[in-house]
Amino acid sequence: MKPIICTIDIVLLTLEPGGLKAALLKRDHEPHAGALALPGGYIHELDDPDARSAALRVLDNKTGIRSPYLEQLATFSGAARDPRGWSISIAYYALVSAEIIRQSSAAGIALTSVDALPALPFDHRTIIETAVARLRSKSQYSSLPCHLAGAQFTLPQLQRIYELLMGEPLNKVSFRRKISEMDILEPIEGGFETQGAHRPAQLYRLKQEFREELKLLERGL
Amino acid sequence: MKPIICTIDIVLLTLEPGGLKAALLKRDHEPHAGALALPGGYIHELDDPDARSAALRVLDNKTGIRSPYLEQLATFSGAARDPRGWSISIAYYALVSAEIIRQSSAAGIALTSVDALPALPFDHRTIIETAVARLRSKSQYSSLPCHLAGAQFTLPQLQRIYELLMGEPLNKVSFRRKISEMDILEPIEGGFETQGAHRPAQLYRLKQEFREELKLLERGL
DNA sequence: TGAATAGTGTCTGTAAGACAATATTCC
DNA sequence: GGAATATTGTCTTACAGACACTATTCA
Repeated sequence: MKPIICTIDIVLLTLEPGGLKAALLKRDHEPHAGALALPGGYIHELDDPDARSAALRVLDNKTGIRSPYLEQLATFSGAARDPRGWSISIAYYALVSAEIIRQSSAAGIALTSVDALPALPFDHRTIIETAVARLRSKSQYSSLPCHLAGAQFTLPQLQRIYELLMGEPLNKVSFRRKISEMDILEPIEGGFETQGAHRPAQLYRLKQEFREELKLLERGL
Repeated sequence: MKPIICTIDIVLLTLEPGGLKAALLKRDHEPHAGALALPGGYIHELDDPDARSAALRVLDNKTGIRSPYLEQLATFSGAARDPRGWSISIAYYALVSAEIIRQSSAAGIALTSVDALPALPFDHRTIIETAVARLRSKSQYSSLPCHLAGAQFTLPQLQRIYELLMGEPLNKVSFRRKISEMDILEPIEGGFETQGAHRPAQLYRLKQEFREELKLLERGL
């Protein structure tokens, strides 16, 4: 009997002025060669100690991105999703700042608005939609959105990110209270960002211990 | 090259007076034949349209349980977890009432307290701990615990379930306010349960539309 | 000085928790 | 009636959101 096809797919998300984007790449091989699709690939039994390592390898190979926030999303499987046969895709999602994408080595990254996805091969649309739903859901009560913000950022910038993900304006005082009680940020000494004729904003960075782990809030927002 | 081993494991959870229990079965085959382990099995490419169907088939075959609340947990993988080779286990968790377990056809179900797990083969301890953490986490802000409560139950019973999962006493008035605003229960006309010399409690059941889907709360508890 | 946004203090309304009163059963 | 638990009403407290005031920059 044909063995089950075991693959990894990565939903690489970033935030641009226009909104949330997913990275798509032109497929090199059949099936669907030439079509835009999620970065993905086979699990290499000899190189990959586990699926997470495979995900990091695939992401690095396809985009040159090395240490993103990366989390397992879900596993998509079945006889119907791939014409080659019964297949498993262990899907991960990665969050990076727009800056990281710009610096990435891959020339062919197509950043596509997640609200206007083109037709995609396999069940990649479902996978992206699942990732976006997960991100939006976790934005309600965790530090997850910080990973879209880059190495340093101001509180107003961070609030705009949360607002974009949650789809509603947030109260400034409440937002700052929450972020403050999460205790995930540290101010950058003497770091300020001026964006025009007004008071400059303090720059912050994620505390080391929250670069990989999330902080969850008891009560959301 | 040897193909990747593709399996399903089920964390079947139920609530007994002593606390939260996971169902373990004696393994029929090597490796670890005779040891207690999670119900699991290979994906059958010919019989199973997808992993969820495989999970339902495995659970039914091993325990006779047919339509539990079932949700994908995570996928565990790697070269090291199974002596036979590089393996994938797509893990699901199922929640059923103690009554369902009692009625199940399988004779050999060992209900083991999740707080005192024995040594287990593979990474089954990790899988169970992940499932329990997921259940406890989702108990904070969803209708998930209702699936441990059986076909009909009183509000005091449901509150005790939530309290057991969350590990803290809950305010009665708040709990009822929350459950009421979730709007997931319907009273059973004329259904009351008396448990002694006191006022009997109204019996409720989950509304049909929440038997498979969860209801999430904006603000937890 | 005025415009613009950052950051903070304070008030108010809402919602969660404490307390307690009432309801219903069995003995 | 008394004990026990269910159910509901109400008060208090804590927290989220509204509002507004101060801070700092550039033109």
